[in-house]
Amino acid sequence: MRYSQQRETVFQIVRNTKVHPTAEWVFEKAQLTLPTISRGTVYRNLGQLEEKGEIQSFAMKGKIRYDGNLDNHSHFICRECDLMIDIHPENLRKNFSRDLPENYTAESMDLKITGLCKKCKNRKS
Amino acid sequence: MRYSQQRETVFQIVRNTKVHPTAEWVFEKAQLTLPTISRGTVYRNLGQLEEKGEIQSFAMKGKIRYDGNLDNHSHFICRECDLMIDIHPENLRKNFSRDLPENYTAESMDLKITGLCKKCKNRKS
DNA sequence: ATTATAAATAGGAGTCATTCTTATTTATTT
DNA sequence: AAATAAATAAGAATGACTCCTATTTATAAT
Repeated sequence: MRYSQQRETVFQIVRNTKVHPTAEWVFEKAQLTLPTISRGTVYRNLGQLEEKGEIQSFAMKGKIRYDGNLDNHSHFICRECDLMIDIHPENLRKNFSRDLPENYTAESMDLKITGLCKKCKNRKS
Repeated sequence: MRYSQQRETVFQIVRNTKVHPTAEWVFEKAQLTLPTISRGTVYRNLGQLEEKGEIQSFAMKGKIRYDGNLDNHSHFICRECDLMIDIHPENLRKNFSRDLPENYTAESMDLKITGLCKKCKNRKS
């Protein structure tokens, strides 16, 4: 993979924010330093960076969110304003609500486990 | 809310499958009994049924998935074929992988907690 | 039972996030 | 400095979903 200023910019933007941004948010930030950058470039580079394992992504309310924090962690999401904050795994082992920051209320939770099912595992061997 | 054959059909389809279907899947099933049903009707009724609390939904890989099982439960998702199976909460309290069905491998997990953040909670009172 | 009504529908246009296409630019190699 | 292949900019295409409107239909009122 060849160096490009665009990819480096996109990477730094995702690495240096805690907002779990959408592609559009990254695009707008990138335009501040590279006024002619295009959406396609942002989308392509976000995809490539994820493939290389340098950033992570997940879906929320029909949009993809990116995350430059590669440590294993989960998220608290406010259902009104979409604020997301990181929850560190050691806290999850204890009571859920008790370990959210002061004054955050957990109303529902869903653990998403990803891996391989029996059929796909056998297909591999 | 007035009765309609379309809404009843959509509801029965979601209730009687374990595949965690997309709206398109429900639309195709519905067409088998109601050939002139439109996508808009399926989307609208899925939304209304969710609002009434008769079905649930969540996002996966940029698509909304519906679930007729209202019991609190989580999901195992195969990253290759998108197979989803229900994981019952009593099993989650124990070791994660040990309580997946025989031969399913958990590679990563993300707990999504939804609720209210401090700011939105204060805005309410 | 007929009529009046408002809710629900079918069909299709519109929207928005994302992907794809192509001519051009640019990092790297020769 | 020229050759190359990767990356880009710009915008068209796609696909999931939402919105619009004329028509149909479940239910209420007569």
